[in-house]
Amino acid sequence: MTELGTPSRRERLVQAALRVMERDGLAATSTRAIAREAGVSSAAVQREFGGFGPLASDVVEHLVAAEGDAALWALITTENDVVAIVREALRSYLHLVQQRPGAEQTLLEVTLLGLRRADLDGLPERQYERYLEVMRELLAIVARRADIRWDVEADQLARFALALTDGVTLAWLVDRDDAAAERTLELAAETIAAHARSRQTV
Amino acid sequence: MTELGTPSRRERLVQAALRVMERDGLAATSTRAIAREAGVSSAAVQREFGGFGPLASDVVEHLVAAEGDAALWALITTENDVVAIVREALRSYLHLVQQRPGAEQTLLEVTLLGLRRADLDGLPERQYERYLEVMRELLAIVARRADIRWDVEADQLARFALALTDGVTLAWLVDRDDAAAERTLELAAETIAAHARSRQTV
DNA sequence: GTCTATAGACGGATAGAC
DNA sequence: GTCTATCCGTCTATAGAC
Repeated sequence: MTELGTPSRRERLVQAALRVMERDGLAATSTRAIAREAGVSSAAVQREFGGFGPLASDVVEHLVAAEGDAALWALITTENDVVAIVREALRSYLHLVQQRPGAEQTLLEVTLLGLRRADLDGLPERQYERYLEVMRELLAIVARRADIRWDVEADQLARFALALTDGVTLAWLVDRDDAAAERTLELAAETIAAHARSRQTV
Repeated sequence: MTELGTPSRRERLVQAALRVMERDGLAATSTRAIAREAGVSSAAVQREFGGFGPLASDVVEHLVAAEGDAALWALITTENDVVAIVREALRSYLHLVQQRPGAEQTLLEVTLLGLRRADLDGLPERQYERYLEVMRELLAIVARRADIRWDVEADQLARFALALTDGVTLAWLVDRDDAAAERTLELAAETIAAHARSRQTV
């Protein structure tokens, strides 16, 4: 989680970078723009991070961690029915996207850019592995709370759920159709919940 | 479909742009790079398209049309079982991604950039509407061939399928895990097929 | 350590010769 | 119409003053 107290200079630069990326997009985010946003010289950014790649890495780690936290917090619900829990988790993820569309779009932009640029190598892979980790954890929590087990491998269901959330995110970023996104996630929740089996049976 | 015969100068520039985007990514695709690839001066590109935006639009229209064609062709199968038809369609889409990863990544890059840049305004929306159109058409063809109807609205199922293919594409571009992508699409096929109902019953 | 200044490369776009 | 040459902006990165 984010520490309180006076943020370090490095943290302030990461926050500034994040604001620029959310607002203007990754393509328009230069070390100069970040320096302007943070109110320091571009040389200071160079000195602190040594290049754009390491800075972007830090921003992504920050965003992915925040997203994972948000997803886990979303599971604090009073529901006990499998489909209700999953539905609520997916809806609260959509809520996050709707509240910070720029952040979600930035994560997608970084993924795609990281696949092209050698100096961001490994970043998309780490990002994606972390997403899957969070998904597997979420599914495990749901299973525990609803006292069920999943009838497919956890990793497979996690990948399925991740593909759906990524796809819905992309669609919503394009058309901003709240109702359509909710309907898709409702279908997703029903599908995932259909793979729940009572824990006692075999 | 692509016309045969000597391609026009405009078509040759679009093809050159496509090659650069696939190979180097959208972020590294400049009008100068396209001009180099096509063997003309950068002024010629300016004259032909009047800027980067219109050129990118043409490239996307071309790619999306090709993708729609490929998806529809994929439905020429001997299968009659719903889940088998859907599985085969999804697999042949994955095959397309695997054969031309740069092209699929370019489409995603254009979508995200189009959401940020005013001179590409409307491009992601048109792109996405076309995807949905193709998906609805595919679902209708499956329903006709297997002699079934869908128990949810066609648009909703199309959005669900599109979210899944987008999500799987993104995942595969990152981890290149063929087996995992196939397993996810198998789950997707089963889910979609589960919404088939016999045409006679109500 | 922090700044200003600048090097060096690349980008979009245009002017003007042919 | 097509080219070369060029304007002017932006970028990353660094040199050197303080």
